[in-house]
Amino acid sequence: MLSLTEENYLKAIYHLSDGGTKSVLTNEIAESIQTRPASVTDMVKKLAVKNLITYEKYYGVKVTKHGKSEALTIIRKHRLWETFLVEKLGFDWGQVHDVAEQLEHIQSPLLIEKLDEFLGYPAADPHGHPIPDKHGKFHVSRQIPLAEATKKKTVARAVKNSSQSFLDYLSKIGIYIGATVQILERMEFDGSIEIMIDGKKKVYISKEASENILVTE
Amino acid sequence: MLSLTEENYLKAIYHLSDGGTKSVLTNEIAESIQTRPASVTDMVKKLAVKNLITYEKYYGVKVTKHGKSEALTIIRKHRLWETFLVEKLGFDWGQVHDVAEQLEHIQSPLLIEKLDEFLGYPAADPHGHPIPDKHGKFHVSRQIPLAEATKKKTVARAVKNSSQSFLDYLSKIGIYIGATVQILERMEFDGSIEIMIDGKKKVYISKEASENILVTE
DNA sequence: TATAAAGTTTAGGTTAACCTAAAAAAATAT
DNA sequence: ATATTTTTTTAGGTTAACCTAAACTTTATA
Repeated sequence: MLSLTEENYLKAIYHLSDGGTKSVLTNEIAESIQTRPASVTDMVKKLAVKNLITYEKYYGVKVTKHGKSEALTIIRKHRLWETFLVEKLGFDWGQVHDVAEQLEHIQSPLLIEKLDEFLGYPAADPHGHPIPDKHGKFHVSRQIPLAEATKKKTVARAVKNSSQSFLDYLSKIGIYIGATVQILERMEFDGSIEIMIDGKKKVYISKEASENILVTE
Repeated sequence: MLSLTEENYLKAIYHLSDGGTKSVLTNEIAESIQTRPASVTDMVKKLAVKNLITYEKYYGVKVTKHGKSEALTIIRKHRLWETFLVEKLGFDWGQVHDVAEQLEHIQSPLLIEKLDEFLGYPAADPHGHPIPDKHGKFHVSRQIPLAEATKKKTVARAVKNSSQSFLDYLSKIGIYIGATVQILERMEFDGSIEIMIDGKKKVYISKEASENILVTE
């Protein structure tokens, strides 16, 4: 588990690297988190040992896959909390940042999932910044019926038909908003599909059902 | 401002002292926060310098007025967050403690006031522990029948008549334990009243019903 | 390409919060 | 009242995260 300080460094590095694309220099980090370059060097070594970044002396750091995923979790938490503060508690826009900066470090995966649900799975925070889902994915892509999806992993985002009976059916088979859904096989004769839910449960669903579940990549 | 650790010590001492009435020994503190007596001695000196407790070598500590007020703020935050987790996010009672333990250290007076408002100024958390108000006062105020309340906002606390039919009736019109209930108008001719529930729903209820709903201010 | 400037790292020090082991004080038992 | 046990404190050490100052690399300039 990461310390509060490690989380702050990682988040800063992730942002400075434009989402993990560029490498980031010591002085940039020092300035962005208001600390001294010597302190950055210390911390950067620690993060490299933990495999969150790669560090090449004098040439800066890059975030690893693992580091990116950790950074996205922190960003997700930050943006969900900002959304909560504005939408539920009636904070003004300008007041939320410092508080969200604290709240983003609360350690409880359950809390974040519940908060996400409570907020209705928002795609963006009050500033319009996209909120990564629990798998670290941004949802820029528009929603399509599961029936039209490829065999790549998708995430259930909404339902077309929101009748109680359909929702009951979905919860019975284990699909919920936010679940990972991957098509395994399509049946020629009736258009039904076999899917994998959250990487662990296989079920068959009818063509009709698959047309009423909206997913994003 | 207090560090996270100082807050935890202070809260533990406050609880062990039964709300500031008894003095507390080093070993009790050490056990309650799972640390070593030597560490407690260190911290206790620090807290004494900050005037949160008085410390007499070998004879334990007492919380000062200032310390009590700080402790109550932390307890207030803890209980408000627990209430939030259960009532709004649907946590089970047993799941909330560890998370609230983290959330209680978030520094933002505004956040706590807004949260309190959002929750409808609860007098007790889901365990029934009283929540101090922002001045550190507990509201022991006794329950009175809604029929006898003023036009100030009140909170439904209990029912006199707990027949199934009455409970069904209450849930049908939107009253539940913890709901904010405010009398808008009293009808002279039959004693029925118009009330506002949770600040958004207006309904009329009979005199008899209003005599069976117990509220606190 | 040598030299200066800018950026980075290393070396060594500080503070908060912990620890262990030994010393000291208080409480208890003989 | 003295000896033993329990409790508490002191002394000194560790770790994470910071710092300054000096040394070293890389980059820019003459």
